[in-house]
Amino acid sequence: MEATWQEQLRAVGLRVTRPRLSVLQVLAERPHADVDTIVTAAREVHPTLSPQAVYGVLQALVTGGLARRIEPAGAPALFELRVGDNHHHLVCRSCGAVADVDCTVGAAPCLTPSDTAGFVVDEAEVVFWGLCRDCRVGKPSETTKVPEHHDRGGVHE
Amino acid sequence: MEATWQEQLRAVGLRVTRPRLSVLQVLAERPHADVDTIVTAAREVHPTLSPQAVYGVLQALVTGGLARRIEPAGAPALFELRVGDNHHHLVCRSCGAVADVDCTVGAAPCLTPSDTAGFVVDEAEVVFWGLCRDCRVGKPSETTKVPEHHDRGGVHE
DNA sequence: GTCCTTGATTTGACTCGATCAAGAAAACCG
DNA sequence: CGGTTTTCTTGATCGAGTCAAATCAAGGAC
Repeated sequence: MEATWQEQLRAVGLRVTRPRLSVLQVLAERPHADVDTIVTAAREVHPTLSPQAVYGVLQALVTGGLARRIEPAGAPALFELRVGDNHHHLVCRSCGAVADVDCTVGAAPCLTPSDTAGFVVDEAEVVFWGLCRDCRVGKPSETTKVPEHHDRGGVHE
Repeated sequence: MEATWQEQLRAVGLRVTRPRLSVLQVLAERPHADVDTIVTAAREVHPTLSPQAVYGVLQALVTGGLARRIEPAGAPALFELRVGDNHHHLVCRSCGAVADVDCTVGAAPCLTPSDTAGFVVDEAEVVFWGLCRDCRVGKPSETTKVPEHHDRGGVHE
């Protein structure tokens, strides 16, 4: 599997290094990992890996288009390898869990704003907020970040 | 205009204080202000206002449903008074300018994910990324945060 | 109008995510 | 197998945001 990583790294002009392969492997196993998770996991195969190295690797991967950075409001940045397909995310308000969601609508009416106010839009980002199954059944996993929730509007109409 | 602020504060069980009125007035003038902007602007009418007070005021307003917090990726949090209508935002990659965009689509197909992966969704958040008019015409306002831009997918299909 | 209780603000320290910079190490080319 | 360039390590630094104790003000009671 790492052979593919090597090719992909070279394809975007990046050198093939152990930290990069380690980070790529972690991201392949954990689709939405934050930096701390990546460092911890990657150290299983590369114990001397530093957090700053991971930041550097991730920035290189994102710049090269091999990874994508997502930043749910109020949470540290997460990284994923799924790039190219413009999929969206479900985020749990309680535990912060993230799940991918493919947009099943080809032409997305709501994603081409009628009044762009002079902006040239090149990307539309959608985040669905809610509660994951585990948190919903009364098991607020580990971190209960949003104990009380103020609803204001519901799901877009 | 402050009479309305007073009513609104009382309506959600909050005391009417100078910091709160100041912050509300600033938000009414600047629809998408960050904390620093609010502090600076509010000090024109309340010079001793502390940043922490603004944080407290904003949290109270958000909790009470009078304000909404938006956090564009990579930028400090912004606050706005438009609540209740689930409108979306255009964000400039270069200068960070934010503009409101009303969703013209009543039923939003793309905003009800087909596979919710066990999540109970209560809000859909949409952010349109692009360049504002000023930054597009070669005047990258002040902070050029994203000099080179890697496009990866365009506007959702 | 004044007092009192509760809630809000001030002040200061502190946490956490992320970035920057200089030197050491490694990857790739020939 | 060197040489050059990129990348990683190490350590300091920054900024947004939070926490906690003490002070202060708002608003109802008297």
